[in-house]
Amino acid sequence: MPQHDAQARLAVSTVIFALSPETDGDGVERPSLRVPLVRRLREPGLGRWALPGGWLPVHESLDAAAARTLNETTGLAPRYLEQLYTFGDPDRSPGERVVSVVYWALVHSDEVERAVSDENVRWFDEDDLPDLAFDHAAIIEYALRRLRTKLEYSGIAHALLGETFTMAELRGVHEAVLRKRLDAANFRRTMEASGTLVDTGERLAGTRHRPPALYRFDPAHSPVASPSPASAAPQHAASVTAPPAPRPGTHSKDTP
Amino acid sequence: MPQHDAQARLAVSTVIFALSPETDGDGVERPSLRVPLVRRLREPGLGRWALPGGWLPVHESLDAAAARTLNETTGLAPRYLEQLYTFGDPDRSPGERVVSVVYWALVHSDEVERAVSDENVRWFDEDDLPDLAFDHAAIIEYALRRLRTKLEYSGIAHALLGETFTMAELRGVHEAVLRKRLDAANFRRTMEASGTLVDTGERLAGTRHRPPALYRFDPAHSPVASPSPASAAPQHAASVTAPPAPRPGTHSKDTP
DNA sequence: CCAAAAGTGTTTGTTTTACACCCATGG
DNA sequence: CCATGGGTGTAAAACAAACACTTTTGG
Repeated sequence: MPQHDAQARLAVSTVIFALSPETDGDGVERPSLRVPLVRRLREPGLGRWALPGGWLPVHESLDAAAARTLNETTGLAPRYLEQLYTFGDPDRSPGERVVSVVYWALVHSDEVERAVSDENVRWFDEDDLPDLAFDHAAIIEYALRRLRTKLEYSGIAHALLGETFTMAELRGVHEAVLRKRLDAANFRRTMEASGTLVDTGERLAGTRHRPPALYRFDPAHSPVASPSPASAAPQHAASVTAPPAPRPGTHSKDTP
Repeated sequence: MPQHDAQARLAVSTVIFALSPETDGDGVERPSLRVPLVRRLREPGLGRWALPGGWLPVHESLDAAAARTLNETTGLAPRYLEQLYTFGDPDRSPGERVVSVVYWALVHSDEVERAVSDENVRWFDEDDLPDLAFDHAAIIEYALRRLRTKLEYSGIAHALLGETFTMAELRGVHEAVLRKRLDAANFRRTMEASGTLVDTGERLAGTRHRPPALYRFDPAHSPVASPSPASAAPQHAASVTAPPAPRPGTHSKDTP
């Protein structure tokens, strides 16, 4: 198998979204979206923040590489993982041609406390991003667009919450992502009609008002409108086969 | 700039869609979708049909590489070109790890007659595809899904027609792609409301019935619902900066 | 009993769908 | 003058948005 002329190098990166921990214990505060970034430890772009990622190993699938680097960076398993776009402008990385297959992921807010965060890995608020290396600012902007668009026709919001959640919490996610207030009554009806929610029968106690019902996401009715029964190639999958184990090990890789 | 361990090779391929020439001179027959394929001239997959494409040159952008290989294969310039997905399963190509960035394109039926077609390049009907190399059958199926989905919320159908077209021709494209009959009256209204069509004032003579108006696509109002004014990274562009010149030269490259 | 959010009902306006019907042309 | 699609009108149904109102808890 001949290895011909000079080739571009292949990297895999992921835009990871999670909800900020509620500032108020009552869940009243509107949460906001956060993204973990790693500090670059070498040139080019030394010291600036970048998306977690790494070079693609020869024997690893793209999806697996995305899930792995995500786990190595944050210590989390993605609840949702989907390929976003492949960025390959010849000059997006100075010195060397790098093509990046970029994924986007949603992780549970439950587990975010468990997430890695040190000098070289930090979570940034969606609208308070630092100076970013390469074209990563544009990539995050694009991922945000995709998240917002997809939220409106697909029930992925639950992937940002825990196992069970109240209707208000789910609405809070939509409001935070879409950056607009939603009518509680109509939102409830829309969600109930979608068939993706199951009432657990339990309700959340300890509020200073009527206790809300707790729902669970129904994986059976998830992608809802998949036209073909035997689906085609890319499994724009929700729940991903989790990586080996949340082990915050060799994080902060350097890759455009 | 260190070139480390073994890497995957990067290819760019394109699923090209065009309409079959009308069998009836009156435009009554429903057209169907066709895809050009190239015969593989070497192993792996020798003799089988595959998507046009080639290895990514180090200094060429992904978009440019897609447009170029498209032109080299068919002799056409794409009217619409958009990145589809990146396929990179470790075993999708026997022997060597190949990652393919796949694009999809629409070309004018006007120019299809000008298209290359010989022993090693042939156009196949959407539902009469031959035995395909690698995972290309799944890729085409996925591209079809994308085309169908995108047609319903975006006015790209005109990219399959000529400069001017009648409302019935445009509807014919939609019907051919979506594989279902559409109400002529409602279709007309939806299209007129979209604001993407301009009445040329001329009408098509020579039919055995009332002469229909000829429309032109209005590039000003094309992508319509782009939320952000200064758009983010990937320009899911319509009309593409055409490659140098339609020169049917070195076609039929070999790439997964 | 009061505040505060959960949850239900109702009204109104818009969009989608189905289909009836007139119009203009070639034969 | 008739067959054939081009083009317009319209009523019913489905959907979306706005908002009033009742319910259930903690304090």
